[in-house]
Amino acid sequence: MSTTVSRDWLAGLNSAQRDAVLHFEGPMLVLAGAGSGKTRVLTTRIAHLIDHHGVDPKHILAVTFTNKAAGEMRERIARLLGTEPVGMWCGTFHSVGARMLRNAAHLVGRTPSFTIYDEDDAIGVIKRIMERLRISAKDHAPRAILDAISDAKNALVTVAEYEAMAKDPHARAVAPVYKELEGALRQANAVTFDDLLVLPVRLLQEHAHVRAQYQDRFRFVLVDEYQDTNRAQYRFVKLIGGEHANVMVVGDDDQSIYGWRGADIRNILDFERDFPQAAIVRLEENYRSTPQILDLANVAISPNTERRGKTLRSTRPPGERATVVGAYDDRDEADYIVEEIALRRGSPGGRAPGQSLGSGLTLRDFAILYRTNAQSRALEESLRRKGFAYRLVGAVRFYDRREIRDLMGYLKLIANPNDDEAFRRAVAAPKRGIGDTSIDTLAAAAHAEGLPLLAASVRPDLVASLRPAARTALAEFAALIGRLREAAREASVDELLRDLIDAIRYGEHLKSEPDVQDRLDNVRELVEGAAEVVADEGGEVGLTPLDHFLQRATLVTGVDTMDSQADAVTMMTMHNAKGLEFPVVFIAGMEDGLFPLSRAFDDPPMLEEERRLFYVGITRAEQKLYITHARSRRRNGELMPSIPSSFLGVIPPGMLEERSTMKLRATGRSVMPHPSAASRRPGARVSFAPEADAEVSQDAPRFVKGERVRHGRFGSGTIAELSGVGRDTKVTIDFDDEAVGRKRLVVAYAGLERGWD
DNA sequence: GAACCGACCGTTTTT
DNA sequence: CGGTCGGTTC
Repeated sequence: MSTTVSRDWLAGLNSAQRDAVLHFEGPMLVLAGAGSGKTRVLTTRIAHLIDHHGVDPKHILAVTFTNKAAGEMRERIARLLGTEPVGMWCGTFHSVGARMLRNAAHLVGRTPSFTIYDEDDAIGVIKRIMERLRISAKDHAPRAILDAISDAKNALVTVAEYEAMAKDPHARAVAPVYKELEGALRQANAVTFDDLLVLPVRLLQEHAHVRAQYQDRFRFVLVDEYQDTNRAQYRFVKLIGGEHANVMVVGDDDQSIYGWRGADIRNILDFERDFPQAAIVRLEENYRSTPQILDLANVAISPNTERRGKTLRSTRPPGERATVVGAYDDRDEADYIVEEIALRRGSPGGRAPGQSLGSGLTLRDFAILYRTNAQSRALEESLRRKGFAYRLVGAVRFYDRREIRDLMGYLKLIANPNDDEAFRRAVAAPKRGIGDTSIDTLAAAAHAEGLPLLAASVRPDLVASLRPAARTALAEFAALIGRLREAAREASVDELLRDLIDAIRYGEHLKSEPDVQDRLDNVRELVEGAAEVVADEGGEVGLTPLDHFLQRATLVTGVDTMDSQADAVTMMTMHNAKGLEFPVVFIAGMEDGLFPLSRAFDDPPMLEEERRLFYVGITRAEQKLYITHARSRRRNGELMPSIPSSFLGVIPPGMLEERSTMKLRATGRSVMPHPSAASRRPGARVSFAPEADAEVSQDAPRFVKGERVRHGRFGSGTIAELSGVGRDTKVTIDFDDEAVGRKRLVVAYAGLERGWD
C-alpha cells in the first residue's frame, strides 16, 4: 500500500477521470465519450482499489467487450501495481460465464468438459431437428430459427415461456425446435454462445448458495461497454453486483451498436433507476482526435433522439478538414483510397504539406472501415495490385477454416465424446467410406436409444443394418477416438494434435485439396498455437489444457488475434473497429442502402443505430478522416446505382472538403453535388435503369401480388411474389412470354409500368 | 459413397 | 460473386 505510487497514477488525469478513479464503494456510471481515456480510468481505478484500499484482487470482476481488451487491461494493471492481480477475473461476459459454468456444470446438466457450439454447430443441430419435426427449411430458414432462439435466450425467455407466447406461424415453428434444441444440447454436453450468458444467470437465480458465493467473491464489479449489454448480461450484473452495489459501468450511449444482437441501450440510459444512489461521471474531453473530426462526429450524431446528449471536446491542436470523395464505382473508390495511402505514406503530412500529420506515416497508421464485410474485396484487390500489405480483421476467423475445423472436430470429440456435431465433422473429415446414408441410419438408431453417436457406433445391435464396410470403418473410427482419448490424459495439446494428424494422415488428405500450402501452414500454426496452451489462467477451475484450448478457440474473435504491430493497412467493419484508433481512417461505401442499410430506412430505432455506427467510425480517426462513396457499386455480382448517404445531408457545407475521382469526373458530371442537394439524384445512366431518375428514390413504386405489369425488355407479366422493403423491394414476375418465364427483379431499377391489360 | 455440376439464393453487423 | 443444395454420374 503506497500512496506515493497512487499519486503518480493520478497525475495527468483530468478532474472527471480522477473522480472515477477515486470512487470506492457504491454504484457509479461513467459516461465515457470516444477517446476520453476510459481504459486508463478503469485500469487505474482497479489498481487504486488494490493498492490504496487494500482490496484483494480476487474480489474484483472486470468485464470487457473483447478478450483482447481483457488481456490489455490485466497487463496495464500489472504494470501499475508492479505485480499480477492474482485472482482477479477479467474477461468478456462469455468467457466469464463459461468459467462459472465449468465450476457448476452439474447444476445445469453438463459436465465440466462441455463443449461450446458455434453458429455452424447450432445450425447443424437445428436442421436435423427440423427434419425430424418435418418443418421445411424452405418455409423457415434454419438460420432464421436460430436467430429467433438466440433472441429469446438473450431476452431470458425460456422454452415454456416461448411456447406460451408463440402466436405467429414463424414463432410456432420455432417453439418446438427451441425445445428440442435444449434437449439435444444437454445430451451432447454442449452449450451455445448464448447459453454462456443464460445458464450462469439461471445458476445465480436458482441456487442461492451459488449466488451468495459469487456475490461475496466479487465485491467490486466493473463493466466496460455497458451500452452494448443485453437483457441476460444486465441480469447477470444485477445478480452479482446488486447486493453490495459496488458496480461501476462504463459506456457511451452514442456508441451502442449491437441492438440487433439484443443489446438494450436502455440499460445505460436507465442505470440510475437500477442503482438509485449511482454517482455519475462524464468524460467528454477527447484525447484522440482533432477538433475537425470531433465537430463532424458531434454533428453527425445530433439528429438522434435516444441519447443522453454529450459533446466531445478536443484537447488536440487543429488539423485537416475531413474529406468526402465521390468515386465512379467500388473499384474506383478502392483505387482512390490506395492512392491516397501511397501519397500520405512516408512524408510528414502526406500530400498536405504544412499541416502536420505527424511524420513518416506507415501502413499500420491507416485503417479502412466499412459497413459490410463484402466490401473488402475491391479494396483487397487494389491493395494487392499496389503491393501494400494489409490485414483483414474479423472476416474469416482462423478457427473457421475448413482444415482447422476438421481437426478441432476431433479434439472436441476427444474432450467430449457426447458431442455429436464434432462426431459428424470428424467422421467425415478424411473420407473413410462412411457417408451420409450410414450416418443418417446410425443417427436414427442413436436417437431412438437416446445415445450419442460415438457410443452408438460401438453398439453391435445399432450398427447391424449398416453396410459391412461402413461398420468396419465406424469401429475403427471409434477405436481411434478411444485411443486418442487415452493419450489425451497424458499428452499436451500439441502432442495430441501431432498424434492425431499422423493417425488420420491428414497431411496426405490435404494434398488432394486446393491451396495445399496455405492449409498446411494453417495446420502448422494450429499445432504451434496449441503448444503454448497451459491450463486455465486462474488455475482454480481445474480445466484441462485441452478444454481450455477448445474454449479459447471458440471464443476468440478476429480483433483478439489482430496483430497491431505488423506494418499493414487494417481493414474491418465499423463494428469491429469499436475501441480502436488510427491516425488516418477511411470510411468506404457511404451510400444510401449500404450505410445506412436500406432496411433501416423505415425503422427509426434501427436508423439511429446506423447513425451511432457512423459516429463510431468517425471517432476512430486521430488526424485525418476520409469518407468515400461510389456512384455505382457491385452488389451480389451486379452493378447497382448508388447515391451518397443521407447521413451526409446534415453536415454543413464547408465542414467537409469535397472531391471526386478523376474517373468520376471523366464520365459525366464534374463534381458530386453536396448530398443534401443530391438526394434526388440517382446514379445517372445505368443500362438497365431506363427511368432511374424517378425510380431510385427511397420509395420504390409499390405493387401488389397478382398485379399486371409491363417491363421494357421482357414485356408484360403478372407479379407472383413480393419481398423486401423500400429500395430493396424485389418482385418475382411470371412473364407472358414463355421464353422469358419467371424473373426476379428489384422494383427500384426494373422500370416497371403498371396496369397492363 | 463420393465427386461433380448446375440452379438457386441471399446479404448487415458478432460474442 | 460465392456458398449451398439437390440431383446426377462414376
